[in-house]
Amino acid sequence: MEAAAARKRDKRRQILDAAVTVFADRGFHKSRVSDVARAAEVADGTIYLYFKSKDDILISIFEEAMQEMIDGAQAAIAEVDDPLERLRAFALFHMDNVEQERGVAKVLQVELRLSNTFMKEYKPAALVAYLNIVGAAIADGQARGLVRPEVNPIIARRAFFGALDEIAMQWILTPNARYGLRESAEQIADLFVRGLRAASSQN
Amino acid sequence: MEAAAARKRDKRRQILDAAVTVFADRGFHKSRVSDVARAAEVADGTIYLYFKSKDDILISIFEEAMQEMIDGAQAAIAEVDDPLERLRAFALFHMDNVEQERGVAKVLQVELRLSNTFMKEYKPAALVAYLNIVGAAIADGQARGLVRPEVNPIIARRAFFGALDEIAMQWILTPNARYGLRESAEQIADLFVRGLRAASSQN
Amino acid sequence: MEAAAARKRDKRRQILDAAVTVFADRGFHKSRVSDVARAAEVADGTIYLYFKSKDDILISIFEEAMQEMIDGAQAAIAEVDDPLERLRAFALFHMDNVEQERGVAKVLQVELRLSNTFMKEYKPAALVAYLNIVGAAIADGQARGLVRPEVNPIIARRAFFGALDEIAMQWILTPNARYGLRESAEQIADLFVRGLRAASSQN
Amino acid sequence: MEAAAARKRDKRRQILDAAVTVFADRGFHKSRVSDVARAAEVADGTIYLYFKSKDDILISIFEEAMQEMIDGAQAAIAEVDDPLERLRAFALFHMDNVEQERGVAKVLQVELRLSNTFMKEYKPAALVAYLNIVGAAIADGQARGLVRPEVNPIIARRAFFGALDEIAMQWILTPNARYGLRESAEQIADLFVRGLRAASSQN
DNA sequence: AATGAATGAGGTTTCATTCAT
DNA sequence: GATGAATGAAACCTCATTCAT
Repeated sequence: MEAAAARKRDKRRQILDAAVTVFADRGFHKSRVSDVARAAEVADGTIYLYFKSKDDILISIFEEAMQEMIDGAQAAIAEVDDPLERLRAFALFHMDNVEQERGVAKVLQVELRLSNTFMKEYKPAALVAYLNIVGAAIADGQARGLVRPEVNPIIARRAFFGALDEIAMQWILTPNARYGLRESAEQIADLFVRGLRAASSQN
Repeated sequence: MEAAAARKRDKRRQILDAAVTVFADRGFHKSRVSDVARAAEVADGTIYLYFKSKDDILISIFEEAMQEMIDGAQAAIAEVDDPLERLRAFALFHMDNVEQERGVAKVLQVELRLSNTFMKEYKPAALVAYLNIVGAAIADGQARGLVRPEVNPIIARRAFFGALDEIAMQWILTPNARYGLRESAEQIADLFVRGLRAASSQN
Repeated sequence: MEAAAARKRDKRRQILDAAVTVFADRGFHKSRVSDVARAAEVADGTIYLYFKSKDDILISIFEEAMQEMIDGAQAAIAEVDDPLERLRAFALFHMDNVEQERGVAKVLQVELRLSNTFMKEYKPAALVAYLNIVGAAIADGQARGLVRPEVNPIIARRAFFGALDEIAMQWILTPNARYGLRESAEQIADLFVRGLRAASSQN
Repeated sequence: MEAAAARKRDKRRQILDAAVTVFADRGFHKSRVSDVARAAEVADGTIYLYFKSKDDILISIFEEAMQEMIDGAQAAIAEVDDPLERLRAFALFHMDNVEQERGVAKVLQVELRLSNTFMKEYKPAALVAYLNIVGAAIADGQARGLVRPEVNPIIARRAFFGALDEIAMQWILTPNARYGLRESAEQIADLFVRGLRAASSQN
């Protein structure tokens, strides 16, 4: 039955969307499963037909969001040839995504970390894949002589992500920030592009 | 009574030290107040003679640690004249501190964020003071013409902190990291020093 | 429709047989209706076309099993003239039945009692009928002067059943009992035959 | 502190007594921990200062009751020389105990069995000790030539207990039984004494 | 008749906090 | 000041049962 599968996907999405709203609003820990159920307009028990546990909802939000972000980031940098300009494109994509999916971003950045179980035991392979888009650009830049050879891409990619993430978290937590996310993305991109660039490649 | 006040400070410290160990070990949420009490060798109720609540212990750890870090960072950069080299000194100090006070660092970086109550309602003024050491150096650099004038110090200081923080968190969560914290500090300092420097100031 | 009625009986039996297996395996309380449904290869809802509730399945197992046991016991003693020897025949039949229908016996003896609702509210008339086979033999023995007149058949029949039942339960719960059920049946029969017999009837 | 230990024992007993009443009344499964707490006039959480779990309460009732029964039964038969008369003393003691501690008896006989976990995994060593009082008397009788040598004491002791237990359960479940427990005890004792006695020992 | 997705009530246990001693 | 026994609120998840298809 085609329709049954579609209905099943719909209900799963219904619950996930409701969960994002509820978790972003009250925080994961303070949200009760029944809050999510009410927001999704299903019975409490229905949640458990689609998810193994409350934690599983959070993990599912993370995995789906990360997959979208990985796909989106890859698309965003696909047509940019200069490796360093790819970092700028990545930064702008990341911040746009945070701005447009504020609820999801909030859950990812604020609520997800609450579970150190999650951060520790469930190794977020997807996060590494996301980081690796940055790392690959840096390594590519080194191969082309555009990036200083002494840069450690493993460190640099995480530093870049950390810079973006910290700014994003601040923006999420503070309703009225003094600076826009796009401006921040540009500033961070500038800092890293200049910081990574090999002296010989400067004009 | 001088002695009584000293004794009181001692017990308070006893509890705080025990709490750092316990929270770093099991995580804040999974730690029970009675765990802290046992580790501090006091009765459960005694905790409440020194702290308003379990959260208050966490906040106190944060505030005391931040004050030490602020003092330490200021001392570390005090004799460095070049504003950009102050960033390097700050980065090295920060990472050394994380390495030496791993327990405290873990509580601050991993456990503190779990309480979005904390991050939202209790505005961490101390964190801003810490960040401001970086911001002041950047602003100073701009005043001296060493840092590009278009850099927004508010953004840059947080980006710098985010980069350090992300690396530090990674190091805390993974026992066997592939790179040392000092190396990371140097790399991040290099990136930001080069990224911030005004073209005219290059030699 | 003859065939429809037969099919209906078949499915009912299918479900009952599956329920005996499942209940004997996991216990009544730990068994889910969906477990029974899966074992019977029907949908969950189908169960409720044949049984009012989960309890009703248990009661039905009991009633059908008791009816078979009543019929079997009556057949087993039918050709035994001596009332006291009928007790021996009854004991042997009972234990053989337990041995051959271990699953059913387990459900009856172990799982049935878990519901004091059952034991209290639903008066098991069938059990009384089964007990009465014993009681009738004792009363007959008294009428013929073979059994002591001061024996209260109501008490004696239940004592006899209790003795058999306790041994059977032990055997069911312990996979490797030190004595066989037939040996136990003989021993219990001996005890009661001698215990009931009127002094004047001894040779 | 002597008083503290005494108070602790008192509260434990308070809870156990309340639990017996509640479990006997509503059954173990239908009883909520909060029902027991209310009956014991303590808070729900207090229960868990004295017992590991709801099951642990049941097990504790069993163990304490069995210990009392073992002690009581041993005292009851202590001064009876004739092994067979010890069985009568045992039967009378058992039934008197059931009658006087109806609540406890009900919990033991009806509610305990609901947990086949209990009957299976937690091997009731105490029950065996209780049964062994009967078994020892029978074996003693055989040694003295008073009991038929072909009797298997392991089977006979359990048969004797089963007979008593079945009658007791019936009496517990039916408020208005047609026969008294003492009468039943006498009848069962008569049956077994005569059933066990060696022919040569009859006078 | 048969299905199986959806329902929603229900209860044990933990643990931060209090307060009589 | 110090104790620690007592409190009691709070929520996840299971599973018997229903009913639209």
